[in-house]
Amino acid sequence: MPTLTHIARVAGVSPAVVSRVVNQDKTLRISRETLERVKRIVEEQGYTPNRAARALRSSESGLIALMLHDVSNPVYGEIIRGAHSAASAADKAIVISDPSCSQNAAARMVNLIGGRGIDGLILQASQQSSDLVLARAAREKLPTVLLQAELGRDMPVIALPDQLAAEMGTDYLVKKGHRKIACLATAEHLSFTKSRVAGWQKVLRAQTTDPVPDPQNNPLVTYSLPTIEGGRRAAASLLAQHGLSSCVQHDLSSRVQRVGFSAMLCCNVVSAIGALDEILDRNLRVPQDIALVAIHDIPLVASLRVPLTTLSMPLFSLGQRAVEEILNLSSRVQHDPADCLGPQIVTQAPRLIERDSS
Amino acid sequence: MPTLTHIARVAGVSPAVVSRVVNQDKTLRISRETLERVKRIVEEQGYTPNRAARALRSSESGLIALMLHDVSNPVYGEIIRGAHSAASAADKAIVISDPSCSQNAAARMVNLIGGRGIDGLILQASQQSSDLVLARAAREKLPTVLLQAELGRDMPVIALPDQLAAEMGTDYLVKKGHRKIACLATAEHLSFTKSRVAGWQKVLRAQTTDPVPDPQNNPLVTYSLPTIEGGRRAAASLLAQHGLSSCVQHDLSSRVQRVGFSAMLCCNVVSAIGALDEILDRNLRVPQDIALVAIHDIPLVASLRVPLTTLSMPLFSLGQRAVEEILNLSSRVQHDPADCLGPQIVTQAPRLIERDSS
DNA sequence: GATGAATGGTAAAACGAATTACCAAAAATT
DNA sequence: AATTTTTGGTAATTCGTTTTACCATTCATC
Repeated sequence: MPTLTHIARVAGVSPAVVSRVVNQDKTLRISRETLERVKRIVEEQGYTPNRAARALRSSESGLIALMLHDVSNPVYGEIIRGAHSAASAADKAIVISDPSCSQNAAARMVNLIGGRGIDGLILQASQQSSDLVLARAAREKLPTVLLQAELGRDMPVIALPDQLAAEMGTDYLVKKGHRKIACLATAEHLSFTKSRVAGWQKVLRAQTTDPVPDPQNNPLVTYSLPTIEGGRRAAASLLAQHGLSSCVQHDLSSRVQRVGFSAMLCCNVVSAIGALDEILDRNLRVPQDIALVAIHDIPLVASLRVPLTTLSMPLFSLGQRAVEEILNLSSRVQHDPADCLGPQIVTQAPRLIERDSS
Repeated sequence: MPTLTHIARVAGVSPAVVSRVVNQDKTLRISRETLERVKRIVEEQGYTPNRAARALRSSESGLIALMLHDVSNPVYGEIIRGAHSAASAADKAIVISDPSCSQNAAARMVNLIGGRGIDGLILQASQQSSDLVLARAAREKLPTVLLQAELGRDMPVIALPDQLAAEMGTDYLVKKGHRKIACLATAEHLSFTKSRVAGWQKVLRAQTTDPVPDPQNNPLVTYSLPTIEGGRRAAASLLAQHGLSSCVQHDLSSRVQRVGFSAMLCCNVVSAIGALDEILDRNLRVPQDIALVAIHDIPLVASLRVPLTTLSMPLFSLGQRAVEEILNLSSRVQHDPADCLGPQIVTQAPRLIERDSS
């Protein structure tokens, strides 16, 4: 376990020289031979600076925390990959945290922040306990980026082009001839849900002369968890509200008349899978009776009973950009308040992937 | 940003007292009133020990590295959850690394290890570059656990009951009346693939009097990547080798005669999805023409064209056990070589989840 | 009144690197 | 020859904890 001092002794120089050589200090004037000798010995001994000592001295840990709702969700998995990729490029590591698989995850994150164990925090905000984390981060002036979060907080937010995705999906369905389009949304209080519902509503308003009711009590919107079961229940609820009993006879004409909508925009691909299950299980046909478009793309959807048409979102970029923004904030000596307001939308547009469900 | 010294000054005691109070040093004799005062001030000021300083002094970072092939794979995601859960319980954090989304991930891990930035390493070994990482870990005597790895290395290995899962799956198919059962395996050189193939072979040998050829050149075994596309190609190859052209007429009797097997054990659920696609696209029926059983369970498989029968593996436990083993190794002052030999199999048995594909 | 033990702490040395300020000696300039 | 500048470095402080060894008092005991 060689240390700076050890290397210095072997090389016959002072520790300061070794440190400055390793850190490539440009202000260090040194003879070429000494430089080569130090470099060689560092190499020979396989010297690696001790991270704790370096962190203590420079107050930089080289770590960025990434706190997600569910790290095993393949949709969010892409965020991890993006973050990891950008972090690696900047010689940082990612430490993950997931409140869903450990009750004290939030408390531990507060400790990590308080002990300055991380250089930045990327947080997918949720109601539960993330307030404590955010409060501590603010207190410690820790560079923090919120993912797909509510606005109004005094922190940088990186979002996806949520409204655009919803608009593209709805617009696509309208162009396919659909006039009554339901919206299967995710958790109501989350900002990105609002954006997607807004996008759906905007397109509908432009296309139809019928008055579109508020999303608040619009019978064409349902909110559910982004799970298969949640999607299934939400679809069941929509179908029931629009005159379909749970057991439909296979009579096409009556069926089509009784369903109050002919297409559905699913705000999350996982709930879309549940919705598809529910619809097919009721002997309705996709896309003939009900067409489906889902936001987010995962390879698996091509193998479903009806391959889903999706809007692929730049999740990898989201993770990358979040890390880049953390690095950006860290390098700024004084945090410019102007940077902390309003979402920074990942500019890359969603990509429509057309499959059989529409 | 309060420090130990700062708290000590406010409380009118020496830093040593504060440190020993915070760390609950039992050998510290102190008056009740001083104890209360120190505790109160620590609380009031929201003091959290600086992690870097603590790490430097105690040479423990509180971090465990988890290096996986693909963090966004839902199968591996469960490993992350398990690891995170066990780590949180022991007040440790998980830092992830994924060579598949950053070329220099291995190099960065070597640095992390060399700088003693982590207290332990959990590695899903692969051929590529993980040797460098392992070499450095060994050199630094870093507690290391290999996940589902080749044996023979002088390191603790935690595996899954791979052979048992394959046996259960094959046995189940045999009991369903199948006699010719193909095996769709994953990367050939990996230890867990060998275990699964061995399990499959063992059951077949017990059930049939026909000589079962070596897996090396057994026409009933195919190796492929654990991806949808890999599974698709592997299935295509198996079908082709057994007399099926890529475009089969819908003639049941000839079809059944010409296919050399009536069931398939898929060693990975993701490749099973590809295999299912390929089989169905050739107008073969599942399970009537070919039955399918896959190892690993993810919720999505219930929504496929034919819901897959799977063997659910205790991946969460795998992650948990790996972390526990790291903690175990860390607490042992002298590494007992006896612990480092042979795999420690996660004892929890696979669970057969019967769906429509068999 | 001397001795020993308990009480309630403290002093100081690590841990390993980074950084600022400084300094000899040699070389160049005046 | 005297001064300045450059070359090639070094000394010493600091970061915030942990930990070992030690020490004044006070109290009880003989």
